[in-house]
Amino acid sequence: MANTVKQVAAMSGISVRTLHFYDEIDLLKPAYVGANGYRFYEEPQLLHLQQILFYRELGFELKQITEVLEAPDFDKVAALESHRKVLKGNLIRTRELLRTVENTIEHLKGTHKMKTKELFSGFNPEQQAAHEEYLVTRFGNGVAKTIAEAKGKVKNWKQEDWQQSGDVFAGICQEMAALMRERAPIEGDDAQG
Amino acid sequence: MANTVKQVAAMSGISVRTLHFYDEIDLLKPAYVGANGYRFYEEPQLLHLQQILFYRELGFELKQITEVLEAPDFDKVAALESHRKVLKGNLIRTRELLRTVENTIEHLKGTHKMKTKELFSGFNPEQQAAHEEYLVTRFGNGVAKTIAEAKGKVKNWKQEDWQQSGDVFAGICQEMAALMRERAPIEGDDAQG
DNA sequence: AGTACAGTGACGCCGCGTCAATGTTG
DNA sequence: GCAACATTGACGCGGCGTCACTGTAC
Repeated sequence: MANTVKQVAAMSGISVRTLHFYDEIDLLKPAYVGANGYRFYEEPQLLHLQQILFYRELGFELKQITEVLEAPDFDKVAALESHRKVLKGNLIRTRELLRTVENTIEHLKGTHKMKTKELFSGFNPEQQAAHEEYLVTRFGNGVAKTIAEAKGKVKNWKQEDWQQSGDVFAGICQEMAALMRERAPIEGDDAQG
Repeated sequence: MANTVKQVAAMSGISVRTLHFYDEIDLLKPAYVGANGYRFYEEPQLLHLQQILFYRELGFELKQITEVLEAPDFDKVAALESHRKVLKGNLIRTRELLRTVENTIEHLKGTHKMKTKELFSGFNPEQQAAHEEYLVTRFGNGVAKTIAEAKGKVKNWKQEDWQQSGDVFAGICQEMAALMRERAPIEGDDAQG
């Protein structure tokens, strides 16, 4: 073990600069620092990094990730199981997007006319609720706040009267986070976690 | 028709600011501008916006999106079909990520030990090739250049000897773009484009 | 004694968010 | 005349990339 920055970078696919940066903002500290000032990472840090990358992919801001992962009673397995559900949600949404694409193709071919609204179908913000609940019940109001902030932006357009149309593109990266879906089990995947 | 900024924002889920910005950088121009300076968008612009949002979700930089959509012989249907394949690739990758998550859970439970490398499995950069080809053969070397630039970063670590391990997280947003996969037909989808 | 690695600044870019000040429509 | 809409600046931030310079390991 005792991986250097370059090794970790190679393993994980992030840059050395990013490791520096994550150290700087206290998101991922090395296991220890040598007398020469070199950073060294052990397996716990790699696991930590994996968590970070998952959350990052889901669109969380680094500050939020820090808070979540710093929470004292953070249960890694539980978090991963939450990830799993999110990923399943992604599967669903991607399928939906696929349908939108295919519909649009038909639309352009003239085969099947779409309402212009439907052009932006395939993204549903409501799905965020479940994962939020997980975070809040797990980490209390501290996290609830930051989530509320993030939600604030979304709420802006939610108040629009078009909400009855029920779907929208929405700032995509945030949407990735918004994907949080736990509800329906998905075509034979084990959903008893 | 003749939608105002606010209407388009509401429909598409992006902000008015973003519409201003997209106008400014010549990514999405209004159909026309009123004598009062107001922007007005018609259906072609909405379709254009949809294209933009697709590419954006795939992690393309706005500059690249501009180039692609500005190409004179741009075939929207072909592009959408490319999108479709990309989305199918996403399905695959997400499934792989799911496995990584599940393996990690087992790993933490002690049931099944992983190699540390495997912690970061589920992201495969090679898949970019196919969609790149599509873009290049479609738009020529101009695009090829910008793609080459983007690839440059990736190549750095690709030269590492760990490449045999075959997978890595890699800068995620870029990865989203890197998802480009066209090769194997995927569970019964028509892949004869 | 070269080169491949490590470090720390510091600046800059992208994609907007967020004021602020101002004009227009109904 | 007052909301609610539109406009154009201008600044700022997050998440790093990219120098530039320096130190260390082998």
